Amino acid sequence: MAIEIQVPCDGDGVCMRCKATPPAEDSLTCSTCVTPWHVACILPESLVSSTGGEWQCPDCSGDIVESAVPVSGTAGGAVLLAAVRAIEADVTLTDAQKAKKRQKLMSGGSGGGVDEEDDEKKESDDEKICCSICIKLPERPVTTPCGHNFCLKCFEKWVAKGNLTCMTCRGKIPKHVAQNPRINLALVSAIRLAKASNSAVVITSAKIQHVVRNEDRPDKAFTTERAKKTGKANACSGKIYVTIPGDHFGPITSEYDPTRNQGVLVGESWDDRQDCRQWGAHFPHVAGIAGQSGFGAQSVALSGGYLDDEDHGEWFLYTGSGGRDLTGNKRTANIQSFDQKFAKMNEALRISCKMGYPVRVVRSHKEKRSAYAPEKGVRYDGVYRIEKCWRKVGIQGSFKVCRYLFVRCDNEAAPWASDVLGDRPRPLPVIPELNKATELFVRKEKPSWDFDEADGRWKWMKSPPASRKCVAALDPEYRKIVRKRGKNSIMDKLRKEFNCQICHKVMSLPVTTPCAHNFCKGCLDAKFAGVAQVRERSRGGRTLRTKKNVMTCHCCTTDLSEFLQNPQVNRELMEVIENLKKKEEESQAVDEPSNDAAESSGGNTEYEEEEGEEEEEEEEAEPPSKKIKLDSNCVGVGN
DNA sequence: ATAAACCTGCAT
DNA sequence: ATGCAGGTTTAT
Repeated sequence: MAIEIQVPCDGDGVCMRCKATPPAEDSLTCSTCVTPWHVACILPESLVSSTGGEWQCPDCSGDIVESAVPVSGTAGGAVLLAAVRAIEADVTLTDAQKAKKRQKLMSGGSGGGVDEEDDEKKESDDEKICCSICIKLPERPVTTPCGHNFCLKCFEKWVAKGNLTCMTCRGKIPKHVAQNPRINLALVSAIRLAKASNSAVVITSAKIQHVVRNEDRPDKAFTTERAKKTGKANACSGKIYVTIPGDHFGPITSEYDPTRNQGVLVGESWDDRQDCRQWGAHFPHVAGIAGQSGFGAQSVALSGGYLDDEDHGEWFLYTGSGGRDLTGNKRTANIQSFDQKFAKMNEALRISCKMGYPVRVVRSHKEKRSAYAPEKGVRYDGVYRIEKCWRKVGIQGSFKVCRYLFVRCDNEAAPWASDVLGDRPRPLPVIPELNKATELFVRKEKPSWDFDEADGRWKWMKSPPASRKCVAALDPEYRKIVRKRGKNSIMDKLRKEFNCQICHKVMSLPVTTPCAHNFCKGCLDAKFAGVAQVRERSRGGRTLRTKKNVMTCHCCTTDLSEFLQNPQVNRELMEVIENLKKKEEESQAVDEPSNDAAESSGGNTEYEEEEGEEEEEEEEAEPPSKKIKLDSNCVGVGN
């Protein structure tokens, strides 16, 4: 079996056997495939086939049967074979790259397999991981102990043929691995990420809606050069101070207030709607309702826009939006000009009613007809729930308007109330106009935000809807929070999907165990450092048979002693992780040009464990076929 | 593209 | 005192 495969020079003229670059006089060019060879590295019997100045290389001469596969251009199958060998012999290529080049060659690509450096640059993330059997992204990936990844199906086919060596590196595949391959779940995530990575990253950065970065905005209302002429009238909003996303429901608590660490308290007031917006109580600059149809409404403003509104402080009747001509200013008379429907913002309010979400309420001094309105400016009055909604004909015309009954449900007392305590659940007021109402809607399900008798306070009884937006307040202060608890950040994905279960950091040099768990190589080495493969036992004076030490996987009961003799880094997985880290760093650099420079240098994979609260128990995906003891008390997980 | 419970200076 | 103009953001 010790036949030496003869190899030619590569595309740079370097002999692939001795790695020297032979001068022209020491090289021979094959008359058939025009490949140069290093004379000193050609076996004498191969040199003999030289006939009258015409020399054929070992691949083209003699007993090699011409391949039936036609290759683009003039060369025949021998060239193909030589090219394949050249690819195989190229130590600068990864296995994936080799496979890719092979594939390209076979499918009649650009010919000579060696001079395709340009290919590497083009190689994008989704091609980093590939099953070297089918040369595609692995479907249900399994990882061999030698650190190579295959489709489960391809792997099974491979071992079914009796192969017990790795298709890529010829490393040994232990019998139990061959019989019992495991899906590598981290790699599944990696593949999903790789598939989505380009677009996903674009989406994340595109979500930063502000043209001017928040930290560049002035503390007071920001004005463009042109808008400065008219001052605040034409001002766009200033810096956003709170770290809530635009669709945050409920009170703004201190954790969202990095500048003051107190949150937005009931009774806080601002000069105008722009200032109010800067503190997140009510984001829209103009509109009365903040919300998204199909999601819910987060806040409303009472500004006296609709004559139908009726304010009783702890409860009020609100009118939906639409149907009025708002051109010009508020002094312009504008009456209802068409029917309102439960659509857009009005539908958003109806969803908040249905779900029992808390809706923040701000009152403006412009609400002249209310005893509860502030004298000046805009004031945050706490959260209310919408208990019912309906439609009726508006009092100022013959058009229908949407109507909402808001009832206060805040843990802080209202600004006008002399109570110290916040609201208690109260009976709903009697609404005379309800007998003229159509399309009455009353919440049937349990409200998401409700009074907890045991606790004596209002709180989320169901988890609040997850935000679909990102936060405007992207200042450095905030980014630290995002980095720690962000739901969509690349880093979050890294931490969640590629966490080493031993050190709880993003894996470096990941190795995949035969049970398909992934750890840092260092962590695994350290865990079993000093644990000998075998243990000497002695009783009395005599030594007993040595006993094999069981080295159990950190995550399951699989014995890793055999694997640990030579654990191999899963390079493809590593590349995905490294790539994500790089992207994360890039996005940091874009957001924050200089600040982070020092921080990122020291390998920024330290992500302390969270404060436990979240769904941290990423269920460990135990290999199903491993005998799991089904204790009666470890069955029900249902969530 | 446009509506939306804004805001202010300026022209009349 | 009143009307207008126009910049502004978010959702659709």
